[in-house]
Amino acid sequence: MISTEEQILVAAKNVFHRSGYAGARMQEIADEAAINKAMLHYYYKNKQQLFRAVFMQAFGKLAPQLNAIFSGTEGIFEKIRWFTADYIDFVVENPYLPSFIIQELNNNPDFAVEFMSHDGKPNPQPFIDQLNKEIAAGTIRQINPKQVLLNIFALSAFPFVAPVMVKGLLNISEEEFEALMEERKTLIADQIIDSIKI
Amino acid sequence: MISTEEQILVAAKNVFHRSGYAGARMQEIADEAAINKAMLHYYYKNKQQLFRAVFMQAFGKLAPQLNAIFSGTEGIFEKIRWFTADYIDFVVENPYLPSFIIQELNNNPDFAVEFMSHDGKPNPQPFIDQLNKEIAAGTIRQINPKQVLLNIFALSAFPFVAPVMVKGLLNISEEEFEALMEERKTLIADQIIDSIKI
DNA sequence: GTCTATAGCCAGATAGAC
DNA sequence: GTCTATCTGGCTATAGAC
Repeated sequence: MISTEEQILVAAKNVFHRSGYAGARMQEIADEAAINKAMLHYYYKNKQQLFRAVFMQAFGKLAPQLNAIFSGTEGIFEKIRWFTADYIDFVVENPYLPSFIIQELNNNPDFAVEFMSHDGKPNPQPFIDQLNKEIAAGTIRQINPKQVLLNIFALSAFPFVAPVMVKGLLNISEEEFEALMEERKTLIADQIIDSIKI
Repeated sequence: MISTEEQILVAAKNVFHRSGYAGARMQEIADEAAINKAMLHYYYKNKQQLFRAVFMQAFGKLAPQLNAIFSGTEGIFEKIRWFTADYIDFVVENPYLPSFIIQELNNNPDFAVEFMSHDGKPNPQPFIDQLNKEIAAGTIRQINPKQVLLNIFALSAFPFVAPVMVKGLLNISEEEFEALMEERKTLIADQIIDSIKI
């Protein structure tokens, strides 16, 4: 059996992920949780608090994925292969998550600031240091580490941030999209490694 | 002198781009246009119509950019260099545009369908055919053309779709971000070409 | 065409019974 | 803890004077 509080959080997650903060309706969340509106306010003071809980939970799931690439003792190439495959696996399971987080960060500047100073904020410095060390040692090409990092995120995340756009432009079905993502799990890493190896 | 109707469209563009459809307030648009709410309804029947005008104008500006890479008689490499540089120049001038379009496509499935069947819808087939021809001729590697296309979009668009996230994660200022984008105008093309050339 | 004033509705939030 | 009923405020939209 699942508690009412959890029911609400699950329902709120679904609705907020689908419609964003501004588009979400408390009634819709109540319906999805099969309770009434009053209960939402019993467990969470107001819409903002409920949203905060959902957002922080979403970000809390994503942060470890990001940190996996930033920290850790593996070699660069290994790390890249590991991250890209894991990240795609993860977002296939949580398809609304990337677009939700990015949308709300863009729309709520105040919220973004709070999020950026959060404890669990991923710190890319170790990964950048690692890249710089390899560059200095001459084991990889002289490419701006921040560009490499940005490329990794862009190639991994973009299809999940803009799924409707991607499916529409490439003129593909949901099934073809999934097959494409499966193929990307190795393809992306190959390309990034190709772009930095000597 | 600029007409009231245009004033409204400019103001609506700014507000919708900032806050999205659900988050935008008619009052805010009126304020930004330095008129009153009644005028909005005089020129555009309701919020949806006003939004449609803004969205179609936005998409109408982006579509030619996309078509530039799809059609045209240039060689593959030349086309890629040309597109990536042009696209980044374009979105630097229209920073809210990519995230706006993608957000609304994600949030309004009905709207997405209408947009996908629009006349001006970009058709990637010529570009895919071109890639397939080169692959058959053995002049580029055997890579799924749709993945190549997706990579081009991902690398070009992602930083502008998720600017807050990118600046936060890379821990960079607006100025550093702009410098990074300037560098990307050639860097992205190099990487994509590297990934397909023999 | 442009304004003020207001209608009408809908969403978030609360009161209070059980 | 859970519900029904209701309040309150804010937002879209309109009426009507000028």
